[in-house]
Amino acid sequence: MSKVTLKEISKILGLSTSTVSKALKGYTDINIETKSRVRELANRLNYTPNVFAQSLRSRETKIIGILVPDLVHHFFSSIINGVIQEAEKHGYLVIVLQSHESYEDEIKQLKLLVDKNIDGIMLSLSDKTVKYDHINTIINEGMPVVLFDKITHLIDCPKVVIDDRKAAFSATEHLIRTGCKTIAHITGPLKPKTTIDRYMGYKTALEAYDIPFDKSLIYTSENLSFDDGYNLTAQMMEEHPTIDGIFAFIDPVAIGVLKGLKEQKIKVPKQVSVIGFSNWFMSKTTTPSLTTVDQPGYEIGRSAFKLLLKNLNQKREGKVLTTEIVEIPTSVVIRKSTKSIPVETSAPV
Amino acid sequence: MSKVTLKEISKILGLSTSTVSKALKGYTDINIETKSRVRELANRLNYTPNVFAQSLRSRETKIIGILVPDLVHHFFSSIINGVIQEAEKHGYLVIVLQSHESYEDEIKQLKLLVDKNIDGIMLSLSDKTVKYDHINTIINEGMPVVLFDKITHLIDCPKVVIDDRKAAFSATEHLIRTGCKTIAHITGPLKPKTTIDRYMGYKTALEAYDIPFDKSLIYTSENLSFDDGYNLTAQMMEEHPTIDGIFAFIDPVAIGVLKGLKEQKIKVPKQVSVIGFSNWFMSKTTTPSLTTVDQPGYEIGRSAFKLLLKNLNQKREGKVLTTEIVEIPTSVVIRKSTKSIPVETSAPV
DNA sequence: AATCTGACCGAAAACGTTTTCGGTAAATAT
DNA sequence: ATATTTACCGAAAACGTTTTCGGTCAGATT
Repeated sequence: MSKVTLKEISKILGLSTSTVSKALKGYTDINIETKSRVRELANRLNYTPNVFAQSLRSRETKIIGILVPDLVHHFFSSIINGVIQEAEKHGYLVIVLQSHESYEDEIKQLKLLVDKNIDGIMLSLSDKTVKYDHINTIINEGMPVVLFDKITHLIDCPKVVIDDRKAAFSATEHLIRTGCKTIAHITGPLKPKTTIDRYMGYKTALEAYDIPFDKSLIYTSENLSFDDGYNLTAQMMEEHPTIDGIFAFIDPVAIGVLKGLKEQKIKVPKQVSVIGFSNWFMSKTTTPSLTTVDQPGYEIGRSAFKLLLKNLNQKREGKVLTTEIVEIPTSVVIRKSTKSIPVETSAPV
Repeated sequence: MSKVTLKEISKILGLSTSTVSKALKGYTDINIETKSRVRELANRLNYTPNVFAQSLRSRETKIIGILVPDLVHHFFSSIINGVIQEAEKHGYLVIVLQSHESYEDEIKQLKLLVDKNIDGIMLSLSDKTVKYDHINTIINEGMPVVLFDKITHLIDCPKVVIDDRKAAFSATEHLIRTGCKTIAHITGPLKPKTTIDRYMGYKTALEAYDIPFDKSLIYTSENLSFDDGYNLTAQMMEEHPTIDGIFAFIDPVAIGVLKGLKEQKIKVPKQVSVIGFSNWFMSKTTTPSLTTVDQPGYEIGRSAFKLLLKNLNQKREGKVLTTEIVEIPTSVVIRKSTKSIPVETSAPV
């Protein structure tokens, strides 16, 4: 029922608690025989140290916190999966919290974590966050923090990112190299930096292949939703009947486009190619299946924890914390919504 | 930098730590004026109690653990979302762990949680778990445990379930009432009880409507995957060309079927109706969108935490723990992969 | 015989909080 | 004047662990 303590073991064995403690921790100034006596009994009584007492002394919990905008997303749950698995390898448990894309919630949840005296925090910023005092304060108070995915360079700490711009470049490039000439881009609300980066990647790809940029080919989805993509399709095709490629900044929008095109009897990819972004689970189940950019959430999570762990150790040894930035490579997952790679195009600049 | 303690406050104010502690907690035997002096200073110094010290005394962490087979699933992440949100309302944080459908992992992760001295555990069993000693032991040692979704009645504790049988009955019934006569069922590996229940629900629905049960109409998907559904479709339609309704035990399989039927140029729902189970996110994005059974993960999570909280309180007051079972209602989400409800059928028995 | 090593163990303090049990002084009641 | 209450505060123990700093005793050295 109630847990065994060092004191109880020591009483039974006629030793002091210090001796018992040291025996269990393998101190060299304990007779090898007493050591085994202690260990044997501890084992038999199923002794596990009281973590509160340990933490009270060591000021460590072996618990870290992760705060994401929204857990119920394939991307974020993949990241958390990576974090949990990597953390477990090193004896850490993970508390999961959500900001629901709210600045106030982000502050609140962060405070909860700090007050719990956990060892470190991993954080993906909410879209609404434009001030970073709450985070810089925490860092200045000595809490190791790692930022991932939704980051800002106004916070000085380790970060894990994907290069959205580069990835969007590749996506657009894929469209170009499979023969698309008039490529529309559906972008999102301008706030998350990722959205802008994807937009920029699209733009630079056009430039690289000497395709003139036409601002009227840029459409905006406010809700990142399936419906947005669906609704925009008619408008796009009416305003620009020559469109033969569409790059949506996020998969659900692309899938909406797929449905919209189907309704208009426009063949994909024969007449119009569609490429998405994020490789949501469902994107391989559509008809045609969706070519998209894979963001390796699991790898991001693992890397983020590794960075945190590094700083956890640095802190314990009183050393200066790292602030390195790790970039996780993305890849274009080629499926059936784009044409198969053709002969040759003019090489990029 | 380093956190303020009661001792420091007491020193500044020329009081004892006990007085400071009591002042902050609103004890009545402290002068109202000293109270406000203490509170004012504590506020100004940003005092937050050291949770380790508190836990060491109170034996409470205000942390609970949740162990699911796999976090990266819409259903489970929805549940966790519900748990986290409900927990937060009551000042609890949530550690998330995964068993990856492995019995050994389940044991291991459970031990991690118990050793961390958290206040309670919420658990969805792995498919491989057939012995329950590891859980019963924990319960007997006084840890409040709540089971949800994948449960067993061999463990005596509160549980949150959906009635898979009833839900599958409704799904099959929907097919029947929209005019289907030859209804196939794709079931899964027999282990998780849910699968069997859905099978039974299918069967009883047929009986209720006087449709003969034909064992050859039962197909099995081993991997719960999109591909399984896709691959089974050809076989089903060849062996039973008269099939006009298919009830798959889980959405991805149903979506695979949708794709398989499309390839065979079979019209959905005109020739064959398809219904899934679980209301995965993508099921509303398919063409046609998938009629399915909604399992309210969020509600399951909330209810499970409420049950746990009840027992947390019971335990604190030394009372006997509840072992009630809460059933969360499901509903059929009618979309485009089944026909619209027709005139009349013979009423169920 | 006196001194010096090791080898082995324990006392005690510390981590920060909470709560019981008095204790003192002032105010009230006898 | 004495006795009793009330209001307010503090000492101390307890939660369980870790670690420093000695301390003892046997055996080895001078």
